[in-house]
Amino acid sequence: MNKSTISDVAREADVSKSTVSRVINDVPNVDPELRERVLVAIDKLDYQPSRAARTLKKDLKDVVGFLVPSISDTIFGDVMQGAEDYAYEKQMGILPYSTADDLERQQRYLDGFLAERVAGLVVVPAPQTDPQVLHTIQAQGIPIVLLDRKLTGFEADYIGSDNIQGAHDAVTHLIEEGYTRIATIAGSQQVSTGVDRLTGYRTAMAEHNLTIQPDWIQFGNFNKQDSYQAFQNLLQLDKIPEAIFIANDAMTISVLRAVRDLGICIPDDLAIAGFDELLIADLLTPALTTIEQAAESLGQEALQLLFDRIQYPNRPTRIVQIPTKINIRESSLSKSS
Amino acid sequence: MNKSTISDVAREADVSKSTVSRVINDVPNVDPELRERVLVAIDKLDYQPSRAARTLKKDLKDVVGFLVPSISDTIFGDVMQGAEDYAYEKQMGILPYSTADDLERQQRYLDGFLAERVAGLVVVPAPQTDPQVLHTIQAQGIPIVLLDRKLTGFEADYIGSDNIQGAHDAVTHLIEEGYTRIATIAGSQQVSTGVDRLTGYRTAMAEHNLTIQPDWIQFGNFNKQDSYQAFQNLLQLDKIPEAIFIANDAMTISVLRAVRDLGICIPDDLAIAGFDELLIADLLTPALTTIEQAAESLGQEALQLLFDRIQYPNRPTRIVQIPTKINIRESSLSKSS
DNA sequence: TGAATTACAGAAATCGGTTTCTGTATAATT
DNA sequence: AATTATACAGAAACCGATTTCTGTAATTCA
Repeated sequence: MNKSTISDVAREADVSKSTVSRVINDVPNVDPELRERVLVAIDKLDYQPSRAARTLKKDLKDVVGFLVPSISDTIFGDVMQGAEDYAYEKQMGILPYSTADDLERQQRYLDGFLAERVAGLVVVPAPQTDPQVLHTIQAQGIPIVLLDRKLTGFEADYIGSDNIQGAHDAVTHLIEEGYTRIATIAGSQQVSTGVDRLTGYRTAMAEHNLTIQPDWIQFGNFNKQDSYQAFQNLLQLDKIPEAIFIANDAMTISVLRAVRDLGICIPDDLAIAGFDELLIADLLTPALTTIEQAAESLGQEALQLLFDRIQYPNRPTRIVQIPTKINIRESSLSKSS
Repeated sequence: MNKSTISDVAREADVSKSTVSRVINDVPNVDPELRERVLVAIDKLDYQPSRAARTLKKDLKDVVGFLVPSISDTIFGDVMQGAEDYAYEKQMGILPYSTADDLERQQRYLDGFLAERVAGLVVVPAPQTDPQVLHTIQAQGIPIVLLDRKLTGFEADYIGSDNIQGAHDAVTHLIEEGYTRIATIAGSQQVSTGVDRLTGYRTAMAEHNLTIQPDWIQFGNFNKQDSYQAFQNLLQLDKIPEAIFIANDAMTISVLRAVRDLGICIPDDLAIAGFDELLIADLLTPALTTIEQAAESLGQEALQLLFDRIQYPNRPTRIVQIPTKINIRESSLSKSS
């Protein structure tokens, strides 16, 4: 059976298309009897107006694009859930997709958004994203909110966790527990989160007059493989660090596996604090100290920023940083305690 | 700046709309010189054809809806990621949304899909879903594939894990480890997964001639709160069970927290096997025995089933059950070992 | 009671594309 | 050289809605 159109309904109710349209859109001044006939016909035919046709005529853009690296990632899954819930509540449409941090894939979805005539975009830009690409979209009057990752050379609203502060908190905590030889497994320096978390580590160390050995900074690039190697590098140092700050969850997991396999004792042999809360971080032995992001809020507030921007296109750009929360658990406590 | 249309491009290139359309759609027999002029104009104006207009005329439905309970849930996040990756690869559009197991929300998204004229749907039906609702959609020629949860009274392709077998495997394993007083924290009986996993528990017990005490079956309804209570109920029994099979990850986490707080020793005081793999199940002490679902495959194969159905609408319905994998770890080993 | 509003329904134009139809210039055929 | 076939571009119709315009009947006002 074929999908029925407004003409089918009109025929069935023996009225004109115009009348059907008026009924659907709650336009006043429609004879109650005709209205009733139309409603019956709609019900009978299971009629649902075509969004394509309506969009075309009304030139409405009631939908926004939402682009994150991965849906299945703990953090971004939560972010997207927060965004979708908010969109649902606000009766706005949202088109959620993932780039897998692949430029080509990102481009295809961006083009799709343009073809869809979205009212705006929330984007976690993939590494190496050309600011010009986003700028072109912006220039067409489509507002963009950057999420999680800043993009130098691109002026736009931004929302993300306060990564510098988060990393700073973690490292400061380690220092306060009495550790001084503190290393870090840093994230990719191609994205701002990687840079900022490393900055947080550096400033915390500097504030306490602790010199950082160059070897203490190893790059795990936010993935398990590189993180494994980074950790091995740390273990091979003449003097093994007393503590490590690890810049995201995936890398932390990689390190914890190595720790288990090598029988390293946490925190006595090595203290650990990781960025990103893990679902059962509290159930590990020892429980893991983490920096927790307000992921769902990030998603929600990203949409808020975007809706605001759509409404007031000329308002000055805003940079919103949401504080992180430190969950202090056994993995980072001092040997004495 | 306003979005440019095909007419703008036509004017800019000094050709007709028809010619522009031909260039866009790679229709042969277009003068190379004109084609070039059109391409230049498209580039200059940042033209992107409107999907709404194209869809309207071509009556194409190149997009499918995908409805799961939650994006942020570990399992469904993976499922959706698998689906999106596959859709991207096949150049199909996918509209992924979450119902939060709420009937009203589910209905709104379903209506949206109809308005969008999707080519098909993959749905994890919310509890209490009226089969009639889905049937009406089917009757309009829109194929539906059920994912994860079967729906009695609704004939459609289905893909899910083999929940009976998975639960059966877990319980059989516990039995083989020498446990006989085996309880279960079952999921909600309003969804087929809850029913099937309980069935798997029952059959495994029966096959080994073990009688199930009625009190051994407690309902955690797939959520943490109920699971907590269910576990308390088990602990209050005159004779505490030796082992528990827990029907999903959320409930398992709840139990593990209680176990930690009460200082119960796993597996000596109580052996545990849980349905659903946790990201760091192997890092727990003791490591947790789990039944792992091939979540990404579920998402991918759901789309495959759907695409197949779209192509061959009259093929007999298929029920696909993907085997689960048991990850045997310390939490379920026998005391002796 | 006749003129001016008002209420309402249908006809027709429109949104931005695609596609069929039509027409003209060029190439191929005899 | 005359005829037919081919290549290609533009005009016009169309998809399914919305909205403006038009027309008629009912109502209000003078």
